[in-house]
Amino acid sequence: MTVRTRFAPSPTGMLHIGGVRTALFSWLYARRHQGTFILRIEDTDRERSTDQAIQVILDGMKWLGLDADEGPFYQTQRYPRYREVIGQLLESGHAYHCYCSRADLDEMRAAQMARKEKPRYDGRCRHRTAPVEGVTPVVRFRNPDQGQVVVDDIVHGPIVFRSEELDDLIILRSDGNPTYNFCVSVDDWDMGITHVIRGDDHINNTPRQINMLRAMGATPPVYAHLPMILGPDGTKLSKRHGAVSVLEYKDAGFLPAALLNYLGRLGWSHGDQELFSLEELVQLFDLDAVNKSASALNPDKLAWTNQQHMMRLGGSALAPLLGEQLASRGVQVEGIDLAAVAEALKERTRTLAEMAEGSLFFFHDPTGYEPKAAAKNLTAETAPLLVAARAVLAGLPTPWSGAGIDAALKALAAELGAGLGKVAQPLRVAVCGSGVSPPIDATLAILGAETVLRRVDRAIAHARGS
RNA sequence: GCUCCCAUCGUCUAGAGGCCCAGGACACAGCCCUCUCAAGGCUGGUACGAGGGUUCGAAUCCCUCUGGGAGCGCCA
Repeated sequence: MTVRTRFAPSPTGMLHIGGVRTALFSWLYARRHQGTFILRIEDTDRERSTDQAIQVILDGMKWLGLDADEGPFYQTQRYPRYREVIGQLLESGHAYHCYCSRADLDEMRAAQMARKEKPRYDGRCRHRTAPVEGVTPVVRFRNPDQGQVVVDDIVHGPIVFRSEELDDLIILRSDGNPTYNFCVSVDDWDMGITHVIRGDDHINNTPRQINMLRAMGATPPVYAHLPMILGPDGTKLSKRHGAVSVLEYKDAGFLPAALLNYLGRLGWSHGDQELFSLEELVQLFDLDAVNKSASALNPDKLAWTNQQHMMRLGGSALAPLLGEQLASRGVQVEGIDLAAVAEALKERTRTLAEMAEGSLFFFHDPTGYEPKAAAKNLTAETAPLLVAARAVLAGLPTPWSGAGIDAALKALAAELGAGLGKVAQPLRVAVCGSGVSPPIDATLAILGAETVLRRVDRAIAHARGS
């Protein structure tokens, strides 16, 4: 039997990192077993579903490379099929019309709560034979009232529910729209899903779905319920946490492989290994190594993971991504080798956004000098140093090479009986405006002779004037 | 309230009875390297929720409690 998994988000809110983790595990499991991964949009809630949310799901999955083999399917396009199955269920006696008003139901629930019972439909319309005048009924699924349902969950092991705990849920609203648990069951069946991999907030829905599946004559799939992902403070994910659109992680400069690596390590592990390429994830992932307990997001570790992935990429692979970040900041990058910039910065910044911020001085002359750095490095005392360095640099053949710069500066330092830092730091401030940059040789080489000499001249003037 | 799920460092986790007075990673502190910042290396502190069992032996098995979470809708 070939594995078929699905990711079935409802477009009522933005696809966030928790949803992505669920999608990732389904996708990985399918890929790992040469199976099929299906994308299904559960949009039966017409009130709250939005096109924008659908677009984020599609764009997000595409950005991350979680490609679907089938779909996207939309539940709103499958209504004829749902009605057909409801007809069959009605026919076979597994479903019935219910005429209870919302007021009746509210009253019933209130009474049950008052008696400290679990609120549930009491089945009062189960044996009704005649319709109620002027009332459009809903359709309810007739749940078995004997025995038990065992959910044989891959990550949790067997979970037992007594049938009495389950009531007769509504499967067709009076407005003609079918409901969630029913649609899921029909879809999983029709789409031949073999493994339902989803958040463990669905554990309680599972026995109902199994019962419906059986009533329809289908064999229930295997279930694997994943632990929840919580915000950094250990509470439920919210907008202020990480429940923001996954595309915001793209804008923030995270690499898809890094985000997936980080998310893959939430609730799953492979010994002590922290860093995985996507290929390794596909190769090593398995459901039996999935945890049961919820895990909190750790932004620092995500950033660290991203940096590690950036460091494993070459500057040329990073260059276009850095280019996008710079473009969104309106930075002109002409005349500068972006690959060299990325290479120089990749082990100094944790995200592409940080890389873009840290690279700004490459693209325009400093508009001012960081006061503390200038006070130490652009002074009357260091001015002669800068003059000497300028002279040495001006004598170098163009285009400059990092090795040539390094040798020249070291020679100068030796001549002055000082360490390289003595010359490098004033130069650094002169050229970057601050005391932090990649190694001086690489920095100057990327900037090029013309720019460097111009900036050094300005800095000398500043140093003398201060 | 009822049902279900969960429980190892601050966080992510390793651990499937002796290899664990608990290992790795992020973060933190110190040191080394060093032209700054990083990266890298080394060192350090902090955890088996509690109580009962079972066993020669328990983080690992069982029970109770406690704590956290989810579900109980004509939401998904």
